[in-house]
Amino acid sequence: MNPEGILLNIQKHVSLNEEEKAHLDTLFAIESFAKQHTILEQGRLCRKLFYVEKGSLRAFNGNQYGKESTIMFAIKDWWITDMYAFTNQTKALLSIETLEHCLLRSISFDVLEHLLLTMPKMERLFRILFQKAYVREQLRVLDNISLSTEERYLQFLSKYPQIAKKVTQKQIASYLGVTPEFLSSVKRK
Amino acid sequence: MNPEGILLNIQKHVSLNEEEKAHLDTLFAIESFAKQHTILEQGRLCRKLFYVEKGSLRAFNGNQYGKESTIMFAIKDWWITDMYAFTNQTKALLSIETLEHCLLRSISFDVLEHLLLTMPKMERLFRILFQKAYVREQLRVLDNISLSTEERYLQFLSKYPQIAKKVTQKQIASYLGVTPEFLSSVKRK
DNA sequence: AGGGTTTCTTAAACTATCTTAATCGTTCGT
DNA sequence: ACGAACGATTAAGATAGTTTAAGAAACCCT
Repeated sequence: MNPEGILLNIQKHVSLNEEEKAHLDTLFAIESFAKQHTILEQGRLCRKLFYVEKGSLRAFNGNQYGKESTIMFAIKDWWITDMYAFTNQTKALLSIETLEHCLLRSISFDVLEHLLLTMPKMERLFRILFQKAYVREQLRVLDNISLSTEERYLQFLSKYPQIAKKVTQKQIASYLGVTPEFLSSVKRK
Repeated sequence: MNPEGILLNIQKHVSLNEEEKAHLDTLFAIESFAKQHTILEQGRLCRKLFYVEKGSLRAFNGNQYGKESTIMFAIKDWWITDMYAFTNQTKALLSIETLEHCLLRSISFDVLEHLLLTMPKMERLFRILFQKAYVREQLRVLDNISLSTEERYLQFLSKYPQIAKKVTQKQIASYLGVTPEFLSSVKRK
């Protein structure tokens, strides 16, 4: 068992005994993907929730004209899926692609549902994770409706410096909701 | 016990026996507020989570120039607080005001923490609620970064028709992140 | 290392949105 | 019922952001 990975991270929120650790370790499959691989494609059923042990990914929505909007990036120790489609087990609104070689742990919807019903500690874990995720998204909404593009760009850099190092300007622009050309002109100043 | 209120709503997500219902009923205080009352003021400590039994509210952030950005509205059966400040027990980023006379149920941070630790069903309840809230905010972020003001306005009307009836244009504009003047010109078309 | 591909930058013309200010209608307190 | 405050609308001029296009720079791939 890798003491640097998912189990250690889970224990930041709930305590686990050896038996529980062993059990959880069997439930999260190990998956390895090459750079630029699409692990979820918009329109397909979203069956899995992923935890990032290594690498980085991007979740985005593409509209009918080919414009992409980046909903989130994920790096080491983040969870990622199309949570809307995963929760409702419907067609994905998002595509998720690896930005580099990735080592992920995955759990299917059914296995997770069963785990939540049988292990209260996991309800607690995900309650905490979703609570934090909700707060994070709400703060992002506030940024989106109250700040200028320049302010949002600087906020992104200071909030996620590790991500900023790994992704392109174009991807940052699509996360901020502006064109790459305009982001470039904002930076020029 | 009011069978139309919070207990009935909780039971949409988890089952409760009579004893549990009675217990929960004692934990959520009943609070009544007049129209236009500020139940949380930006900068103050955020101590309570509220459930709306009756009435409607608005949570917003005001910047140093007096510009307000509406983060959320809440009507019957919604939960509301400044979740960032509540979670971290720090100064509120948001103010919350009643838009009409309100009947609320409230629970303090400490009582809720204890409840979550002692009643696994409540961890499950809030896991489900936060998961839905996360998805909702993420979809709003997607709207914000990918849609035009007109599209976001129409989306708001169709998604929250009950809210649209109760709030002013100015408040809708501050929820969409545009000026009331511009929203007015968008509608004119 | 070279050729093709993608990203980044710049600029000009165009569109979306804001600011300010004036007018009008509605609400609220006394 | 009255005037004062507030909300909604309109319009003109200013700023923010997009589109298109082109060249320069960085990144692959073999």
